[in-house]
Amino acid sequence: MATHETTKREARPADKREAILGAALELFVERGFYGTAVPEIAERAGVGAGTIYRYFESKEALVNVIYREEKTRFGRLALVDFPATAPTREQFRTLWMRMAEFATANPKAFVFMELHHHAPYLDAQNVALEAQLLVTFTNVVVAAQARGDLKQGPPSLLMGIVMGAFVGVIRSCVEHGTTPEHANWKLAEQIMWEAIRA
Amino acid sequence: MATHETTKREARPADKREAILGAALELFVERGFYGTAVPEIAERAGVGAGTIYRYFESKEALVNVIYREEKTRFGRLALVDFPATAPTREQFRTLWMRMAEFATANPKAFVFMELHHHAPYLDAQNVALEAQLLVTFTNVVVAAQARGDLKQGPPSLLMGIVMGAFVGVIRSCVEHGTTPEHANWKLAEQIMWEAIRA
Amino acid sequence: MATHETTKREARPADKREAILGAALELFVERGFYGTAVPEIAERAGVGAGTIYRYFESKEALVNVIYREEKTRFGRLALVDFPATAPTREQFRTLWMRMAEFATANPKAFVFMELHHHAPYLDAQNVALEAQLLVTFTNVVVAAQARGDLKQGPPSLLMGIVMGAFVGVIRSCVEHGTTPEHANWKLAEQIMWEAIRA
Amino acid sequence: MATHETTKREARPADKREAILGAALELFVERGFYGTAVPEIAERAGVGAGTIYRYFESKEALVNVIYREEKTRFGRLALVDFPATAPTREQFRTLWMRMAEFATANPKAFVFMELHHHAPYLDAQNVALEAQLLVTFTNVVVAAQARGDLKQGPPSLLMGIVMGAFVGVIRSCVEHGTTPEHANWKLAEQIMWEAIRA
DNA sequence: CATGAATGAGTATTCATTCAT
DNA sequence: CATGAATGAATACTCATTCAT
Repeated sequence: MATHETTKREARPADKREAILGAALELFVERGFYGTAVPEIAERAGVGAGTIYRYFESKEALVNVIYREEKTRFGRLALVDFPATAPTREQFRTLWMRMAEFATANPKAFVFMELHHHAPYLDAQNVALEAQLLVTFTNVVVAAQARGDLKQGPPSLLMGIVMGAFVGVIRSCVEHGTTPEHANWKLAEQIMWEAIRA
Repeated sequence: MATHETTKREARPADKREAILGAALELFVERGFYGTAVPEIAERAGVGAGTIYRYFESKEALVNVIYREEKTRFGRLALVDFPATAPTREQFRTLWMRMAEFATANPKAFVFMELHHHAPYLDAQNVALEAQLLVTFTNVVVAAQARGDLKQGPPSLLMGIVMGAFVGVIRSCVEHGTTPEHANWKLAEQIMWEAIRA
Repeated sequence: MATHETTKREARPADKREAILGAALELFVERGFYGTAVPEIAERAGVGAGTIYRYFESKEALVNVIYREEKTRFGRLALVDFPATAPTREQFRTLWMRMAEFATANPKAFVFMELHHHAPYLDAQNVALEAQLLVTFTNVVVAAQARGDLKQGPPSLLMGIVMGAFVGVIRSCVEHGTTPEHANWKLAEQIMWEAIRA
Repeated sequence: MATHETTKREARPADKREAILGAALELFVERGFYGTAVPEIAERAGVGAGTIYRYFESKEALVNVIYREEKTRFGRLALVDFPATAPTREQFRTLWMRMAEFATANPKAFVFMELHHHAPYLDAQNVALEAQLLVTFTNVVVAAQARGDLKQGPPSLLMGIVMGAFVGVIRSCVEHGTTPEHANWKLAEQIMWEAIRA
């Protein structure tokens, strides 16, 4: 790090923040929020314990930043250029496969979001973010029901079933220690489409 | 409590052990394992903090007893007199509605099991119990696939989808602050059957 | 402590609270509030660190309890049956010698009160207590001035001079490592009376 | 500071060392030694936190330098060209009013010295400096007593009373949020002379 | 020289567990 | 048996100090 060219991973300032976020994400998934000690996060991130407090106000602030960043990333990926006028079948496939793409690339981030969905330490901004995303998804479902493409019934029920099944796919892979494969995602998509189609 | 009436505040828990188990179950669901203090459990159970250690070796032992008892109760309810020779359609309905019955009657116990599925403090016996139940369910699926009644594909995938969807139903209710209704369970059952049928 | 008569110092519950208060008083005088670590207080009091929090909500609460109790004790001793109608000369002697009595018997308590007079962590109740005592003393001064017995000038100035001189007596003793003697208190009283008499 | 203008925010402190000393003096008075963080001093001084350690070995060294410099300044002002052969009345007036001058011009420095009189982190040199000044003052008192101009009694007692009263004047002003006025200093001087004169 | 990001030892406080009653 | 006061190890967080730039 003395020579002016050797840019190592550890040397760039932004990397410390990222290292902390990454280590915390992993540990929160493995042991939960209260089960993870801040010095553990520091150790896994390869920084001093005090350094965490240069980047985040508190342990709560840290978990909220992670949630916010991942949720935003997820929402953006799922909804950017959403084919609002396409047939329901295609809309469903698009959403499902985009979610699959995110979950496959960031399995821990996905599990993290699931686990912290309703944690008491989520701040108001994150609660609002969560609610907003839910509304967006629900609107898609309602519109599709109005077109007669989906089964009738409470939209929240349909949403719960589909999202639950999606999480179930990931879980079944995690329990087998494997990464979800594309083929499985496509099969699951087919299955769930037949579940909800009118 | 010194008076001869012996009418306690609590709905007559069979004994202190039950009171502790009930209080701990509730608190672990509300605040998580690490988020719950042992004296809190004692207070809600209406016993002294030290008393908990007469019935359970440690906080970890306590959470494992709860998991074991609830999982066993659930497995028994779901599988007793399982109609092994009935048509797959009926088998599925039976399993789903029995699970629904359990989850509706013991929502906290069900959520508790979901939350602690892969907790690092679950002991080996519980991990084995979990695995055994999984095998039992999987066998049912494999047999049904062999009969050509269910879609092909990894049994664990089908299982994950169905169990995930089931949890999703509960979640959608919890998020609306309602109890899952029978009608919704039946609708969901219909939906998921169409998902997995061949 | 098993026999029902051997009442030892450490055995009585109230003693722990007193031990903590005493140890904290000493340490706050020796090293200041921020310079004293809670475990140090615990060690000198002969209790576990956690025990302090069974008796006091926080380190701040502890310092406020000490201040409140000592100030109240001081105020009571100084003002009980105050000879409101006696000649000013006697009133002054009474106050001075009562204060001297308190300061001689509780030198650390007195120094403690001096040091924490305007500490930022004193709570509102203590600020009010302090103000009330000040008003009481000031009223005595004003009345004596009105009778023409004391020099004219701002009452707060007279009060400041007298109280400052009183503290100065204690300091001069503390610096010599001695306890203020009765003879010195009487001499100082005579000196300060001649200072303020009309 | 690279530009040729060199007009800084601060009232042109001779240099960074002075800025640090001034900021530290203020903060130590406001919040105490342990209550003041080194980076706070740096910020108020308008320098980097690390810079403080180029001028002072440690926080303790810093507080000792302040004490030493202020005490020396005070002693010099009070004692330079002291009228050793003048009448006691004039000697007292001279000392008192010089002290008043210092305290009025440097109220924070004066309060600082009072607060740190017996701080455990004062080094040996400062303890000696303090003792030396005390001896010097005491010699003046002893000589005056020998001339029969002051009351008999322990010199340290007389000194304590006078110095205590002096501090009391400042306190009474501080508590009223005012600066000590010249008239009050003269009145107080008169009062204290009558206190100690034979 | 000056800086401030980084550090880790140290702080107040909590909580699982014990044990005298 | 049941209790809850007492404990001290562990936690989140702060801050004096260092050192690469």
